[in-house]
Amino acid sequence: MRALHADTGYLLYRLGLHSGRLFNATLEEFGLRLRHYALLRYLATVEGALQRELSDRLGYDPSAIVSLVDDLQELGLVERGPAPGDRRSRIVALTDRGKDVLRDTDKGSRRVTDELLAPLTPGERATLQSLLARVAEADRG
Amino acid sequence: MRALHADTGYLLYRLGLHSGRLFNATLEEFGLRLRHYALLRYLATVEGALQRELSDRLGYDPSAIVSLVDDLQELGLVERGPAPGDRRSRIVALTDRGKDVLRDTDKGSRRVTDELLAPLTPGERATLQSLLARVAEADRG
DNA sequence: ACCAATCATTGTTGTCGTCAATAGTTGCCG
DNA sequence: CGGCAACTATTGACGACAACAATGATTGGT
Repeated sequence: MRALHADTGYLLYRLGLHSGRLFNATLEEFGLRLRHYALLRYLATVEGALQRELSDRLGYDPSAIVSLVDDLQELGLVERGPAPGDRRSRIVALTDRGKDVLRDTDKGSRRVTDELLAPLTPGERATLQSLLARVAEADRG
Repeated sequence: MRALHADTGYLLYRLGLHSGRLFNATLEEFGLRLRHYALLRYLATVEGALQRELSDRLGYDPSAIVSLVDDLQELGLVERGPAPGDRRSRIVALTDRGKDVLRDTDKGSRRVTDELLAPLTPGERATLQSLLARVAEADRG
């Protein structure tokens, strides 16, 4: 019989769960969950995005984006503005406060990653990062 | 600003989600979900386990184990038997049918993994597998 | 000027995770 | 030996979350 973790895909799933739990634990103190963090983080790379774009890039349902942005707006981390040239769309952008919080949560993020990758040497961590990045890049633009 | 996927822990989380979705899609034809598969797979490594043990090793709540085992028993893939020496416990074991189904789902599992790891060479896949296995081993006995 | 497509939004449904409560059983310790 | 704490499986409740359909406003094409 094959071992429990003989399969890389399954192993990824299990580690992803574990990693998600660790992230959520550190984000809790900011009143955020992982999906909020993912959204903030994406916004930091583009300086303003349509909600539709967020849905596509993050892989969340448009309705999920609505409630996530609602939450973040209520916390003052994000703003909805009009989209130039299309009154259907709204542009979501980080506020200054949002950028600050993102910096703080990034610290927590690094702490979690350090804890998770404790058994690996720095060189191995770099290898892992690079392999995972290539896998991730393959199935999302 | 850091890129979206600069952080290995976060990357693991995202890939884990993706991998989980692929798994669930292939398991659907067997009427199973990933949690059922995880349970079957663990049972294959031990030949009989207390439900409490399943809860500990898989990280699912005891109540979740109950309903998973209910489902699997209804499908005839698993049996509950008495635990020798402790009438509180039940021992869960794979049936022959369960072993067959597990072999079939393992094929699907390999297909998913191949698809997921398509961008990597065989050598890189082995490296990734080994690194992930070490990370996984660190935080579970 | 219509009609299909698009964007944000709401509501619904099923699943999941967590937690509390229960019944039966065990082991310990007085 | 008796009683009490701890443990096993189980049920039930509640909130969080994902996936899906439906709506209203707006756009672009023709």
